[in-house]
Amino acid sequence: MNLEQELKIIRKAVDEIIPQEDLVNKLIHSKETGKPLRIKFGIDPTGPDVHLGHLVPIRKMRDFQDLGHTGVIIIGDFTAQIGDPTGRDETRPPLTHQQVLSNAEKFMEQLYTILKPEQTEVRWQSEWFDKMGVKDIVKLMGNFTLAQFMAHDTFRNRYEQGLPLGLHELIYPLLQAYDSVAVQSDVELGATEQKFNILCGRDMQRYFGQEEQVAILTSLLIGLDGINKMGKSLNNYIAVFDPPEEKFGKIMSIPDNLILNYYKYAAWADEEELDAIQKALDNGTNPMILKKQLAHRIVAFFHSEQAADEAQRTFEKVFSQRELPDNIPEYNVSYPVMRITKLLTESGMCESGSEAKRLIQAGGVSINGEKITSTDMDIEIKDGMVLRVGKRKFLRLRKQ
RNA sequence: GGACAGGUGGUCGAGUGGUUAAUGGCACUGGGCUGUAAACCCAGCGACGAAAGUCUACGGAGGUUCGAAUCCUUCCCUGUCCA
Repeated sequence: MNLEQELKIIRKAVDEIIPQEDLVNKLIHSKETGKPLRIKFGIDPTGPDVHLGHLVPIRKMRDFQDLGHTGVIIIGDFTAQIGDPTGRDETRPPLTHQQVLSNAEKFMEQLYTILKPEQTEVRWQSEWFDKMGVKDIVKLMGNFTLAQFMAHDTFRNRYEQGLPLGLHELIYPLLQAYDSVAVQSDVELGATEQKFNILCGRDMQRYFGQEEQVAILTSLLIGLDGINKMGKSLNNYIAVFDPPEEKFGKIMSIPDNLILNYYKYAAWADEEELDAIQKALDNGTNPMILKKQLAHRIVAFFHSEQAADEAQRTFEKVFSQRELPDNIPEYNVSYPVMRITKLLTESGMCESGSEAKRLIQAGGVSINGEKITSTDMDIEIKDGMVLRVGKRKFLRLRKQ
């Protein structure tokens, strides 16, 4: 493969490459010496869930692996254990080493749905930071100035708006920057919001006499709400661990104007495909059809063709034809007669009795297709009864 | 260290002694219409209870009062300005 072709792959679905020349030089050098480039990406193991937003840069890492380079995943166990108290009201409790370990393990398992394990190097931040003392940290800090940080939007905005800005937050970019030194990174991947941190990495490497890494910034994947970036805190994400039906449904619920965006960043469609989709949209094709194809494709990627077919069938059954899905979870009821509110809470369909009541009053609860109209109804349990809450929660009751 | 301004439910933001579980917006949930899209309409939005009702909540802890998110004391936290 020639350089042009490689660059085409690398540039696909990428927002910005800083600086372009360095990348070209590194690629040429790597070709000449036969030494693979080291492609860094840092993860924050605060929780075990990986969502599609995380996978945008990971996918890029895979592209590099396909070109023979090495992916270096940095697990931010050091920073995770300090605990980031950014949310003012509740200080996030620092994670224990054990938690970080188990999170990281689950995380990697999910990343390997995309990455090639034999070309992936997993490194822990604590490998180098545990050895460092205050002296070393202060030294790192001395390489940067306040003005540099205030030039950064996030910091400046918060400062200007009179919002609290913890000093430790200023140190995080430095730690991330030093990671690049520690693993001798050639390229660091990240979402556009990581621009500052990744560029700090370049400065840091320069101070340590290393060749500077190239920043490759991928676009943020917009969440299901169509407004904010996909993220855990807003609960607008599609997780790798979501079951096929769930993924399918979530994709169907994205706003129409996100279709192209998802094809590009969540389904990794190439230029030609994107053009075709754009054309279809312009021609007035029902966006629903394109969304179904998108959903099918994404589910097939993570599970299988077959799972995608099934998810689609379930979707059409439940939402288009308003019938029951094929697979309904079952629940063993231990009493012959139960009050409806009790049944809803005991079975886990509702969080609290109040919620159950609300849903009933709103007309969102039915048994075998019959709406429950009263909150104090006693239900005589019959084996195989189907309890439905809202549009998408079903439960088949089993009598013991 | 000093002066000042603040801390209210997922969020923003009213409320400054008594129908205040706390106006309103956003978010969210359910229903209607649909394509689990958008827009729109209706309803809900602390917990327990079949209900009456009870409990818990306005940064933390005390206090005044028949009664406090509202007044007082103290502590914690945030911001602004001065040094």
